[in-house]
Amino acid sequence: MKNKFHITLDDIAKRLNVSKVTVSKALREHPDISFETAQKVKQVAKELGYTPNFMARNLSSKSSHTIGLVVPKIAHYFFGSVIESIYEAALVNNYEIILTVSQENAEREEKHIRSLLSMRVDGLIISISQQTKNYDIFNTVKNYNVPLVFMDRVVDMSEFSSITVDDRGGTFKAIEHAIKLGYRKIGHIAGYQEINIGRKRYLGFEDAMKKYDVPVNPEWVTYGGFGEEDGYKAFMKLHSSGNLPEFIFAVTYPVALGIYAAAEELGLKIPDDIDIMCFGSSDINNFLTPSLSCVDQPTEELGKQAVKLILEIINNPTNYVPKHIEIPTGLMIRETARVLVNSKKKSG
Amino acid sequence: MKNKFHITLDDIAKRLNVSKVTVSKALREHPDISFETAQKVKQVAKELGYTPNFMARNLSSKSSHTIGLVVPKIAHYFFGSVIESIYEAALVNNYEIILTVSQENAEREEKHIRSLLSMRVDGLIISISQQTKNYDIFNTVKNYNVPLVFMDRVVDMSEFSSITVDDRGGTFKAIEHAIKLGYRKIGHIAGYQEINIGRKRYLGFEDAMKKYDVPVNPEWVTYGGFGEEDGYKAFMKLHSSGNLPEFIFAVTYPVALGIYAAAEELGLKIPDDIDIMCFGSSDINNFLTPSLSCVDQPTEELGKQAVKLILEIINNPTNYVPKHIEIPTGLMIRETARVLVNSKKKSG
DNA sequence: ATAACTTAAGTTATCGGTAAAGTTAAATTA
DNA sequence: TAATTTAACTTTACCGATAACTTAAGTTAT
Repeated sequence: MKNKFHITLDDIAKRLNVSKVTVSKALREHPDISFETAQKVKQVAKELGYTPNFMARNLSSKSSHTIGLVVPKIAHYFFGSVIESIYEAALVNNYEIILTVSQENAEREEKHIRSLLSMRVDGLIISISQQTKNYDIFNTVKNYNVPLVFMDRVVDMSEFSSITVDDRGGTFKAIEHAIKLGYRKIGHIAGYQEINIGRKRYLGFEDAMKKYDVPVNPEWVTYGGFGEEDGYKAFMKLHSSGNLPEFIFAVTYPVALGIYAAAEELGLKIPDDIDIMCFGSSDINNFLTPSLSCVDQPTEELGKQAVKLILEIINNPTNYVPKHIEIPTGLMIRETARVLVNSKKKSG
Repeated sequence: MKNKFHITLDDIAKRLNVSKVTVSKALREHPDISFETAQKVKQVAKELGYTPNFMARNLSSKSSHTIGLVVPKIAHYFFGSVIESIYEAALVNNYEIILTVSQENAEREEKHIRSLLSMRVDGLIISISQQTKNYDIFNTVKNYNVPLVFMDRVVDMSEFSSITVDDRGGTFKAIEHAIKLGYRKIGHIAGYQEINIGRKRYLGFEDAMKKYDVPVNPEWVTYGGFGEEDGYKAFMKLHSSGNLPEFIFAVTYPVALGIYAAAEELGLKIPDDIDIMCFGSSDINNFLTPSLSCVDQPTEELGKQAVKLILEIINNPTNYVPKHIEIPTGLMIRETARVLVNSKKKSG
């Protein structure tokens, strides 16, 4: 701002013939200041429409009361919802959020983190991009001694706290459910194994298959990104091989949508020709036909807990022991994965 | 941050036995500094991992290179998508975005605006909440001489620039389309008339009805919020009156979804029992059954133009004439509003 | 009565940058 | 050869707050 429109402490001080420090103290309810003076100061501050200069305050107090947030996407139900809940929790705790978006791009992610460091955020909440493989930047954050909490998409560095959902256990439940329905030809459109959610969900899949002695057919397992286009491509490829499973577990909700799109295009009926479940849901799931059964992802809880965790570290930075919180997940059975629908193939 | 982990200009200066101003100038490619010195400075800055202190830089330069953004919601396709495009445009122009969310709450909106002013943002992009009726805060912004651009949900103050889509014209086209299909019993689940998008869309509805001499039945017009629950309630109420129109235009996509939910619950088939169109779309529309025909809302364009507009003002604040840009909209006809489907009622 | 505290301020220093105004030695020009 | 310009820095001031001292007057304790 190159204008002189903003009121400063000095402006108030001059009006009252006191020093600006007195004004500063008065506004912060500092015991140094008498009740009457404080009243007068507040009165004038209000009259003049004083708003403290965030930059100046933070520069001098060395704390910004701000949390930096780095997420891969915004325009997706999962992240939109988590972000909203983080904003909410921050507001309640009188913290500001600075949100940045990596667009699933590791370079951009790093740039944003540096930028947030330069803003001297009090802490960082990060959900890594699907590309992130190099963890140097997180060591940098650590060297700067800035509290960092990973959320949902985490990095395997025990020195940082993390908040996740029970990816492995949730997926296990889903696959177990499919097996109990009677499915044996089970595929998994999985995520990148470098990213925890990809890896853990795959492991949950494997766990269940092992437990019930259902062999994993590598042809029915694909690895890729977490977006709709990834699901679309993966299913198309699966289909072109001429050998489809009967049930597919998709690593994310968008991936499942991609499968819906591909199936539609191929004239395959869900769940009759191919049954499906996925990890996570969306507000519009009720409008999907058939509505998708899934592992429930408690998004508000994730956001709330992430803020709680980061504040814990901020408020007690010295003797803090990293925590790794996992929120339990359950199944939400809707119109897919209700019954063994394509048994006709076997019997016919 | 109460730590001494951050490298400052002084740290670099001491290493090289130069003054910190030399370092500052060198890093900013100031012509005062010789090539060799500049090289050395940059080298050391890199070695030490110097990141400029955003607060200090902005305090002294009096410009934050930051744009404040205030939106009603995040976890909705329209806003999520616009926000993403704003972040993108800002990144390209080397600006930071500070995003705040009003949650459709006017008080919170005002609080956020004040907070952004205190951060000395270079400009504001605002999409007002559905509750906002008092415009004092915008006058405050004006008094502070901070550039402000309204986006999509605007306020009728000609001194501020705005970027909107052609709400009235778009709605006109949709209603015209319905009329040409043969519909005469046309309803409109409208938005709050205090908000431009509610008002303009209603006017577009009226325009078309007048032009084609179709009477507006006030029973079939309801006014409310822009969310799913609003659409749900409005349709339920309409239905309980026992007098349904054959075609409904919903003021937003979420409102249309609410109608879908209500119709499902009531056992009404879309488009057979009740046909429907709405303003705006969503990424998941393809998965909706039936997919919804709508007035297309160019979200990326909205975001891009909003950033362009605010930068124009920021870069030429003195002799700036407010602009009111309206992006034209077209129809996207999908599975609803394709044919006059419920004519059976008339003929039977 | 006087040292020792309180109370309610005021002064000065500082945060980490940038802007503006010196400084100095070498290069250019008159 | 003196005067002027320029290149390359350095010094000082300042942005608008807060933190850490200092001070003057009034109280309390001894």
